[in-house]
Amino acid sequence: MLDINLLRNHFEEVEKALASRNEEFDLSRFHELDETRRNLLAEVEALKNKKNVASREVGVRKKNGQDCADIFEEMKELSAVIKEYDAKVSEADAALQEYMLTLPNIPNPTVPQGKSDEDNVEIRRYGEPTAFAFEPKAHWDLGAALGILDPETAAKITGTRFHVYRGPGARLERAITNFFLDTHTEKHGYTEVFPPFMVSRDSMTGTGQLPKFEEDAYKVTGDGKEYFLVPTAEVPVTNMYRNQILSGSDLPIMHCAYTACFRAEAGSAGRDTRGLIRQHQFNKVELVKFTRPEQSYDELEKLTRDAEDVLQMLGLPYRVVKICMGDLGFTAAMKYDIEVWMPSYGRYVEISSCSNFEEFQARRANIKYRDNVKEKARYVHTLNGSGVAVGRTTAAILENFQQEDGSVVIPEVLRPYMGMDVIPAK
RNA sequence: GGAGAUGUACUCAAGUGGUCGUAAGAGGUCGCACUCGAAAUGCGAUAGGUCCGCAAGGGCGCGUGGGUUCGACUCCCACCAUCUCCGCCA
Repeated sequence: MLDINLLRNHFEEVEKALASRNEEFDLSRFHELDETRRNLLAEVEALKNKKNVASREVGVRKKNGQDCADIFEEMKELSAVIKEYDAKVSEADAALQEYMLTLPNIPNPTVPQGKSDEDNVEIRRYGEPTAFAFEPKAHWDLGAALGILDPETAAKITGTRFHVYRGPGARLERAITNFFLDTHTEKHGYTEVFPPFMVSRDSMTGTGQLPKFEEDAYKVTGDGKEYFLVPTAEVPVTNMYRNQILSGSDLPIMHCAYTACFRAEAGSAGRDTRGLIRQHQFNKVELVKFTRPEQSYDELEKLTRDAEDVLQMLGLPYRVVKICMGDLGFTAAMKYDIEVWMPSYGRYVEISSCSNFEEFQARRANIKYRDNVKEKARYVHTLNGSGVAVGRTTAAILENFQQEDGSVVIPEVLRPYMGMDVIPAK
């Protein structure tokens, strides 16, 4: 959510800053909604003041044993009017609030101009695209040949865009997950949390998935309650601190978390239909930080490096791109994508997104900090990034480390977790 | 599933229908004394959400939402959360 005072006092700048975003929103309604609310508020507050003054008078008169009938008469009427006004105010309040939730974040000035992902700017590369002395297979063909990836059975028990992993495939997914978590906790200093996979509507709103992207989320009901399956651990982990004032000495707070992630992928019909790249349910280890505003861009660099590090340790070639205006998500002020080399696609494929949301989520979720109780609390900056997507890592390992005979060599660092050096061909 | 209790500022906590929520008290924070230094102790000081307003000032805020009343932290109802006991299941 944007700072409402920024819109009031620097409307043109905001308008300009949001102009190159590839999002639909309507700034023109702001002034009307804001003024309606403020005018109503001024009126009702004047009435309430009158009521409070009269109430105090009653207290005084009662003490002196005086009669209050005239005040009661007058107040009875006034109370009814106030009640009407209150209803109007909360209506205007809700309208403004709802509207504010539809406005995207203001991009950082250093975000490159551009319309689509084709305009993202490559920052650096690690390794070279894997060269093969034979015709490499796609991971879905490899997975089928090795008997470790089974989308057909998943389709039978659930539907499309799901996978059953079998034997070494299941083990590989689990090995990668544990390797990521261990590395981020032991080497990079994150504190692991294991949150619920279902969250409330408030949590989804706090991180910005709602109200705009409801069609992308899975809703679960039962016991008369409504929950959402987490689309990313960002949601439960960021909301751990919702409505809290953190102590400045605790910052930066750094968490890593494994969750399954659930996405409806509405609007992606026909894309990436084969393999592990685009699933309704996938595994991910997420990195989440809460920082002081002045630290957040340094912390974004570090977070991105932490995500890159696990790919380096695995020996996977990747590149880092800086996301341009048109491709920046609704909530991010700046974002880097890490893209792993995927031989079957013949290009780099996103495996991590690392974003600084600045105050945008903190404002929605009401997360503040201060160093001393005497200080006014300020919004923290929130950041997160995949560290990294597990399913896509499985795909990348299968493809990049496949051998001519159809076997797959397990990266050194995973072997302790895998209990084997190579997934043998059948 | 049954019975009961609790929910007030960063934390603990007093307050049971009226003019005290910049809310008693305490922790906390800061200063001074004591001390080689620290702890402990004593004395003193200090701050405390949010919205409207240029300001003066005002509104709201006692888990959330309703209701009763001229007036609600205080009474009633619903919901949420936490705790205790019983039952049930591992």
